[in-house]
Amino acid sequence: MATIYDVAQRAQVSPATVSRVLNGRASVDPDMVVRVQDAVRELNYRPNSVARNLRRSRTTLWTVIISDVGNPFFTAMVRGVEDVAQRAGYSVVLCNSDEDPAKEAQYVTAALQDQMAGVIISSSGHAANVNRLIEAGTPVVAIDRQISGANVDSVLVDNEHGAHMATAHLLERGYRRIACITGPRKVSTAAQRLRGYQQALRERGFATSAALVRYSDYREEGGYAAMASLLDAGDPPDAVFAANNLMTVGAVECVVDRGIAVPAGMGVIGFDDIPWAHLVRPSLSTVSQPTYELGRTAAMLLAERITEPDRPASTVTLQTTLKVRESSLKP
Amino acid sequence: MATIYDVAQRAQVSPATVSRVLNGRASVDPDMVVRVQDAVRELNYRPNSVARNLRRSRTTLWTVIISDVGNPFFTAMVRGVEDVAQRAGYSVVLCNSDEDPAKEAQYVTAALQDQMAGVIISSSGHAANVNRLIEAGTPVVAIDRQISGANVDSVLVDNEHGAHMATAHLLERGYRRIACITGPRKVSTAAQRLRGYQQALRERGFATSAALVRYSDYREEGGYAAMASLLDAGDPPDAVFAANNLMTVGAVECVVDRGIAVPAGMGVIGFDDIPWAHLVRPSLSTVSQPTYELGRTAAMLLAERITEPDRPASTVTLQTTLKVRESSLKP
DNA sequence: GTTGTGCGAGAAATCGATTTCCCGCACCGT
DNA sequence: ACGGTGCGGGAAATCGATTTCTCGCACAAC
Repeated sequence: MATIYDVAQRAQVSPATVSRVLNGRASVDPDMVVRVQDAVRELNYRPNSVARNLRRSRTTLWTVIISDVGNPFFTAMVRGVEDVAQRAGYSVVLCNSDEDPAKEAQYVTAALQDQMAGVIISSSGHAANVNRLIEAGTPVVAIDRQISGANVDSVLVDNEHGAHMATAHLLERGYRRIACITGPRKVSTAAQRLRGYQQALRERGFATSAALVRYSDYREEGGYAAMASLLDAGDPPDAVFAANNLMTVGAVECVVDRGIAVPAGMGVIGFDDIPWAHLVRPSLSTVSQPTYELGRTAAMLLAERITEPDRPASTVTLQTTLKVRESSLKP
Repeated sequence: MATIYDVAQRAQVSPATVSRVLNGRASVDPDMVVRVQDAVRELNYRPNSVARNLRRSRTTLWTVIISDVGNPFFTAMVRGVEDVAQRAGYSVVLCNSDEDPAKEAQYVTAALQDQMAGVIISSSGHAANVNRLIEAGTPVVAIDRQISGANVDSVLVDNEHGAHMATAHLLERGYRRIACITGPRKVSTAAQRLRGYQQALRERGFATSAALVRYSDYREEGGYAAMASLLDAGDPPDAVFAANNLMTVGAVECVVDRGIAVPAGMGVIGFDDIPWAHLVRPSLSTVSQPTYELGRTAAMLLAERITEPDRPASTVTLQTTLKVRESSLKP
């Protein structure tokens, strides 16, 4: 691989001038510009970005920390991030935390060592990791999940409102004993969606009961197990609100396995879509999130923060949409 | 951020010794080792990996180039890659080529400039990109798609055999006019799956006809359009084999929109699963691929090639499984 | 006792770009 | 004509680690 010195030699100029030409920083004799450009072309020269990064002490990489690449919610989000990143000249390093704060901490350490230009994180709950980044001056954006105790740009959806809509919808359709399968206790979205569910019940004069709530893990198997536990308890529910897409699928599988009809015997509604929700029978009612937009917005926020590190942190909240399909329509 | 010089100063040794201690390269006085370790802890020192990478002229990053993060096939694969990469101390940079050779070339250029430790690529067809990497000495593994004209480690599935099984199965179930929706002409998997389909027909004495073949784009919309085109042509098929998961979904949607019953009016089988294939009604018959394993294998191959750059290229072919569900069962 | 051998550790070179610093030349004003 | 100003461009410092080179000391062998 040719270096900047090779180019300089061939163009009969100094390396400094080659650098100036390539970065268009200062005015250079047009004659030399041509000589340099010719030499670059002839040698097929590409600057070594590692060396550049060292000197500039920043890279053109973003770290995106999510909990599960297998979840289409996150991949749609990542696609949004990527599209913006690429246009702005950044590449994206994808990291799976599996909801494990230790793994998350590892990736944060790596981001620091590697001098990542920025981090977009869907945090598993601990503010400490994010604060390390902020202290080191690394631009950060929280996506999907709020981080209490950290002053950071955030892109969220209105989880309470979405959960409220879903629960209210089930009540309106005549379901009376509505359960909620929510996510891990430490995760902000789990708490918010649970709260939206509880508020909807209370507002309409229904009691909330811990017996109808399960904390699970945002995974398909977790949803299945939580549903099974609800069905096995005395006085089972007649409908369920599951706080994410994979748990909804798990819950439905469990219900089907038990031979209970959806939506007649059990109403089901989930937070966040699954792909091909309309092909599933019965088709799944969901609270739909603007996933791609979530990623795009976070990426734009990050790009802005990189160029203007000192502006105050802002929070963008996007809205959800209720998608009523068959699984929540009590006959 | 503390540097190696700060550590050296505090431990009263030279930077060279600090480096030796941290990398365990040579024997160092145990006394000094302790002093260095203490200093590292006290200063919370983390080596700057950009500087290290420059000196060593290699990084700990892998580039994974796929055509679509939105496709669960690729994300499952990526998960396999990631799990191995992380264990081996590498991070993964995910790149979407969108089947566009130009975008792919861009990412290859970036991989070269950034001195990526290795590349795993599901190529959109042109060998030129891969050859640039090989010439530069960057370890490469081709995944999912073969690259003719490049001598490179590859992890593939037996596409012909899978397509053959699918087609033979449709014939056995009594379908007689079987169409094939395959992928882009330049993509190896598209050609191979088409060939498997054709062979199965010929072996059983059926004619193959260009009128029953559509080349599409491996996307949902493409599958829909191709199916529509097949239905609109004179003498429509009574069954269809779609060469990937998303096109299968598109094809089914089209069939449903036209009010044709699956599997009575139209048998459907697809290559590669979609998640929750069993929840879709009718549930989709598929040729199932070991996606996660595909990724794992490619990653292990890459790791091996990095440590042993000179060993001959090997090709691993994994097998597919026929998953018969409802969509291909002619009553 | 002297020369040879080996090893531990510091000084300095190195990776390849960017950026600062400074010099020399041209042009302008007085 | 001479001093001041501006600017283009080269030399060298710089980023922070690794690695080579070299030196000095200790111990062994003859």
